[in-house]
Amino acid sequence: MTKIDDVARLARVSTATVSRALRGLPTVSEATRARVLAAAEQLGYTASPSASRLAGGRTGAVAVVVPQITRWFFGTVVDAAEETLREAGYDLLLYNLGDRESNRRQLLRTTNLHKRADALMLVATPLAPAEVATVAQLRLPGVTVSSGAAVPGWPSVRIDDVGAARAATEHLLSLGHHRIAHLAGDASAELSFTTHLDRRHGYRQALLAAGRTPDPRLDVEAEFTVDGGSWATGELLSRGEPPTAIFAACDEMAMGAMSALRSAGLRVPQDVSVIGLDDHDLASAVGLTTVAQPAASHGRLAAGLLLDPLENRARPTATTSIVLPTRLVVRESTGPPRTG
Amino acid sequence: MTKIDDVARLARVSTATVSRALRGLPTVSEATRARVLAAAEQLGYTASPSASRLAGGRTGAVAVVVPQITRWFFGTVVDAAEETLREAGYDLLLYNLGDRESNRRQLLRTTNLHKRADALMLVATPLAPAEVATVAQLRLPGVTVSSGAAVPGWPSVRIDDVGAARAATEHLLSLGHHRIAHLAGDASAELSFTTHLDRRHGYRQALLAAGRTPDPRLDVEAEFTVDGGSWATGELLSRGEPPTAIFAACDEMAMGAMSALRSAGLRVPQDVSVIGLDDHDLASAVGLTTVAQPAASHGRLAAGLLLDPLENRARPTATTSIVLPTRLVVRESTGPPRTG
DNA sequence: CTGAAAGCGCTTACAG
DNA sequence: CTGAAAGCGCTTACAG
Repeated sequence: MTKIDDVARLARVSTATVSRALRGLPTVSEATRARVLAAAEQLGYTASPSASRLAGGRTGAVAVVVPQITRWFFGTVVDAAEETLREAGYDLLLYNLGDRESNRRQLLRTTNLHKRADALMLVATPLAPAEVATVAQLRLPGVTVSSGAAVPGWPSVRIDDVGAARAATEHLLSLGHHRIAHLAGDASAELSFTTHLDRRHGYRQALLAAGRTPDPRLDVEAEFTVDGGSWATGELLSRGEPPTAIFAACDEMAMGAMSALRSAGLRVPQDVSVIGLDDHDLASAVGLTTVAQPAASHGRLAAGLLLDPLENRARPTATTSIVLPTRLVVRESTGPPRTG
Repeated sequence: MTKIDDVARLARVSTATVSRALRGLPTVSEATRARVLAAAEQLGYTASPSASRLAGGRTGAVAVVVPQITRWFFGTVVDAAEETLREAGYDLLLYNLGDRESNRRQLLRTTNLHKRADALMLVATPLAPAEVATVAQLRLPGVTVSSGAAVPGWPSVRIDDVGAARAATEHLLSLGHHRIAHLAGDASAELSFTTHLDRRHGYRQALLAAGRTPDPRLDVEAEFTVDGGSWATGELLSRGEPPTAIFAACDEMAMGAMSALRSAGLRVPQDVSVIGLDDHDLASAVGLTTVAQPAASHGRLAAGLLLDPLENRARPTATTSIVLPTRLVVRESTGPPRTG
């Protein structure tokens, strides 16, 4: 294993100088730096992250926490974040909590994250009040991505969930629908997670603004998944007269809804219109109308927000809250209600 | 930051004993171990991975390399691997190469993986011969998941790609199809990657066994994605008389094909049958017939194969090659060809 | 079964 | 601008 002494010997300088030159510190002459870089290159040397960290430097890793990497939004966020971080020379430690509370508690309680990573990205991961304090005590740069919970001092990246849901509902209203159902994200994700609440809120806002009273029988809660969406649709149909349109809290639920409707012998959009929220990779393939949110941008920007303090650029603060735009994408799953 | 000295002081033993007790070494009396565990628990102590690694221990991390985390198979493998690894106390370092050769080369060349992780999982990541040597020199436990390239001494987890492709094609033949097209995975992934070649091979085998000659005009190469599938289908349709059935190398391509066919005014399966390979989360929602492969099992088993040597259990060898079963799942996207 | 001491490979004051 | 030396928090022979 090549170590710093090897480079120092080859470049005829001390290890301290090698360390400085390689990290780009300004206190090294250009001639020396060139010699050190050449030696390191020749030997294929990279500093051991463990030794760096221990000596007071950096681990060179960023921890990213997601509920479930298989869900479209989270996979896309991680994909983009990884690219940004890797290009900047950072490793990505993935914590995939499987949507389970106990996993999150354990991660925060027993895994000393500050011993493993230089920064922390929480994606759609709500925290209990005590955990917010724990995380703040880590004194690591952090960022939240579409997490209801704001961590004091951390910047955030998200969309306007209320507005996006309102836009989806307004699209259905503008087509002439009156009986509009909502498949809401699961509230079993309690704590300060607000995405599902915000989206329901937007749905209700739009209805009320149009002079309609939200009907609780048209509002079903389920998991943010294909199965959740198809289950919720079955539930909806079992409650009697079906809606003429459905707004699902995410595209995966919407696709589950489309599938359940077809199985029930209902045509989309002739009998029931369906709109989602995401613009999933497959949305266009299945002709799903949706409100698009830029998932990759979430990941890229959040990673950038972490890189700023790590690279000693401006340190973003909690006031650095990036709200990304959403956009209605009309495809074939929505249309006017059947007349008569 | 709680360190080993704090625990040692509280438990009234040396740091050496704390280290031994916490790692479960046998040379510690039960009474002492209990005292140490209690002290560590009370202080919320976890050993610093950096210090452990440097002192000759483990990093506590496993590196997982995938082409693209957003693709269903890879996301699902990582999801399952992460769970297995986390339960065993290991972190997961994610390297998402974005399908780009240069990224892989750089990862293997400049990132001293053995300084970062205790083990390495290569998912569908083909290596150049020189890279196989590099990776073997790391002297880390490793495993390959559906990577054509076998690394000497490493176990592997995969399916029988040839057999799975044959099963898909045979299903179409048994329905009475003669003009069966294949959307092949992209060969721009050169090197020793063989998945796309194996699947095409299985397709041809089945045709030949049925006494049919594969028609090169019915064989189109494209990316393993929705867009790849829809592009390839457009290409196919532009070549004249359309096929009556399509076998796509993966479900994402198959879904792209279904979408392109519909856009072209062709009905699935009345005009053209479509079968994929995967059993993607959304396959059942879109009624896609497919040959299912157990992606989560790949991840779980591969992680287990890494854990064996890490936990000083039996060390698997290259001869430990796990071939997982596949299974035809018939849904609504396949049917007999139109007669006349 | 337990402890004192050396050492892992870096970075960081401190001097010059 | 550069170097000698201490020290980061662990684990591992070595002794007992």
